[in-house]
Amino acid sequence: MPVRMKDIARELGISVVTVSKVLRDHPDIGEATRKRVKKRMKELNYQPNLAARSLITGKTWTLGLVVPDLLHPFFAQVAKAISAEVRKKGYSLFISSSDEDPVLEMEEIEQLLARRVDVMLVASAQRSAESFRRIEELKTPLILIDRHFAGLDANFVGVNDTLVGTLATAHLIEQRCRRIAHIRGPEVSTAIGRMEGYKQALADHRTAPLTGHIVSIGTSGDHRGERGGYEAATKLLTNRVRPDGIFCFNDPVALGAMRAILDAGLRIPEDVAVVGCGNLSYSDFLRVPLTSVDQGSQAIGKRAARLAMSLTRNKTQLLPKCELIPAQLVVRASSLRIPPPVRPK
Amino acid sequence: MPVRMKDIARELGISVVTVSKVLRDHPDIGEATRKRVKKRMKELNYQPNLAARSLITGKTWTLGLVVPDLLHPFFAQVAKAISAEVRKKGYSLFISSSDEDPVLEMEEIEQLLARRVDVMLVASAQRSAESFRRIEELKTPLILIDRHFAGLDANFVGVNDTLVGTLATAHLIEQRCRRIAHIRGPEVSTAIGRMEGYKQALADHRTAPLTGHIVSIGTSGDHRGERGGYEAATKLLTNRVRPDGIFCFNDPVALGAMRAILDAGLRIPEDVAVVGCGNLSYSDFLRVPLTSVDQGSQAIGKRAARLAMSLTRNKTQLLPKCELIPAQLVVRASSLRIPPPVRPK
DNA sequence: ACCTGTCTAGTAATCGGTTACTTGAACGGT
DNA sequence: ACCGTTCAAGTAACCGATTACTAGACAGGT
Repeated sequence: MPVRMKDIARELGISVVTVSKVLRDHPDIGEATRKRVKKRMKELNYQPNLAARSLITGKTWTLGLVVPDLLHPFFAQVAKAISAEVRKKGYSLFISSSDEDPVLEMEEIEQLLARRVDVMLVASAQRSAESFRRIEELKTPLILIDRHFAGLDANFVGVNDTLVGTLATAHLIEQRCRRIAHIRGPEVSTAIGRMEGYKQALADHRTAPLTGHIVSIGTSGDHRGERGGYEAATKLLTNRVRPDGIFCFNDPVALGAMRAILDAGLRIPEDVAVVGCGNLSYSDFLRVPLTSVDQGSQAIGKRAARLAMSLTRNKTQLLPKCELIPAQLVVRASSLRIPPPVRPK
Repeated sequence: MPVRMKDIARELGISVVTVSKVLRDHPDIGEATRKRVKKRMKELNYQPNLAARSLITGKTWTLGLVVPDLLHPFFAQVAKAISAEVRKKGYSLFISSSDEDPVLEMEEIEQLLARRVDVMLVASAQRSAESFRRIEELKTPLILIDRHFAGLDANFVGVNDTLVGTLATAHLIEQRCRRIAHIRGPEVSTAIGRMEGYKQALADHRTAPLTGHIVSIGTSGDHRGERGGYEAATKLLTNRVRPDGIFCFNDPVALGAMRAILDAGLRIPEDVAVVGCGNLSYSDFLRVPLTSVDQGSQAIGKRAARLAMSLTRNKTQLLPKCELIPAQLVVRASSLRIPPPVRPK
């Protein structure tokens, strides 16, 4: 039904090749012909059939993105940023959500691979790197986002999670918290890194986590951590030694934790200070605005997109690239126990 | 680089056609051959080149979704639901965000059209239906989501917005609010419908909006309404006759409004009751849990997905289908001024 | 033996473009 | 008049599948 090169060629009494060359601004076409063809293309609103083109060029101008949960604002932001960045260059983006399920994730990846996406971008829910061997086999460039794997030497865009953990924990220490607990996430690099950072910050101040002060959110999955955070915090609060500060794996978890703290009749930050991670946009509109480590989700998306597009050019894959986005602590009421020093004007 | 039919055929000493037939479970292939081919396909993890296939079949097994803002939980939920639903049947989904910009939206649609998506799904930021003529021309099936257009006779999946407005407003009336204001959204069908519903509910109770009691959020866009809601509510509160109930266009707007109310030193719901729309997942974790009209975003996604897939089958487009998802009021603290009646056991 | 029908498998054309190579005309220098 | 260039356009093969049609083998009925 749509217009084809053949149609334009016949109308103008020239060959398809000529039309094709005009389309791609090939040099050896006369000015007059070029103009005629371009004019007609505009009029007919001609759009080349990308399936046909990619069949022969081997390039689909298509990217695949798999995230654990599109409803999680962090991943939504990353997805949006990638999409916006690549759109300008004519790429389109397949997006799908794996629901934190490694099996579903692999199925999605297989399907996108079958579509011959130029690059696969994955924020993976896998526990091991094994499943990525398939992608390597097909020589499809792979970019890991947010979460990486010890054994796998792939491209990566994200933050330094250990630093995130230290940043948050050091801040709580500064705020005179003395019994800092941590609600950790699932067994993925981000959760592990942030916990390491947390421990390290404590160690730097010659302390260590108290027993029972590290709890994990369950894998209820459904509410990207709110419920898990609530339950974890509730458990923490019944601890013999009640924490006076909690560093939460991410913002949704922190939301749940704050709710639990308030429900227990305690004050934030006076009784318990809370720090989250992600700096999700709604942070300003909570009962108590949440202090959070900003992971630069937008920057992650942008950089990942650029990296992806560069990978489609350089067929000769250079060394895997690791792009670390600087993380920043954004202090809000949930952790502010000491008034900030008054700056002299 | 990936395996092709040709490779399998050569290895097994048969023709490509035979392989092709096995792949699609065509009847006229002998049991022995079928087994041999299937076995080899498994071993090599053969995946047909979908570009080649769609070139000849005309079907891409690909859907395009354009939403105004992927970061808005409502659209994220819809997108996720669509993606999950179509994945099972082998479809993949292009998702992109138009940033509420009609021009960007059209560009996105053009690009997806060039990719020959089987169906276009759009939650449109257009002001008029004009731009959809192009889609009609190409005979690509179109499904409007959430927002529709008066003049355009297209498929639609969403809620009855007038009903949404009535539902919310009637509830506020029941809660003994007497000066109910409305913060309305931009010039799209949803905002208009909800406002109509609001007016109608008031009319049903022999009242009408007071002067200055309908204000619109600006088009700051950036924060999907929180800021706009804050500013709108602030304006409302300085009104000569202060409202004692506000029905907000959506939940983000309601969040901003609640913040403004609290900042003004007023209580929710005692001084001002608030109702939002969307029933977004974080509603439970706010300072004051937000009453909201649930639009069934998940159901919308699911139904839209099914409709889309059915459209790819029936080439003979039936009449445009309009699927209305029932909306439900979810009452929470932000509007509960009268204790619910005690149910006799 | 002959015709007909059923099973299997193969041949050739096609989808809508791209690419490497060829053709032909015009031009300028010698 | 001859040859090498340059410019503009065209030819044919190809990308990886699908589809309509054909062909050979074998069986059964007469």
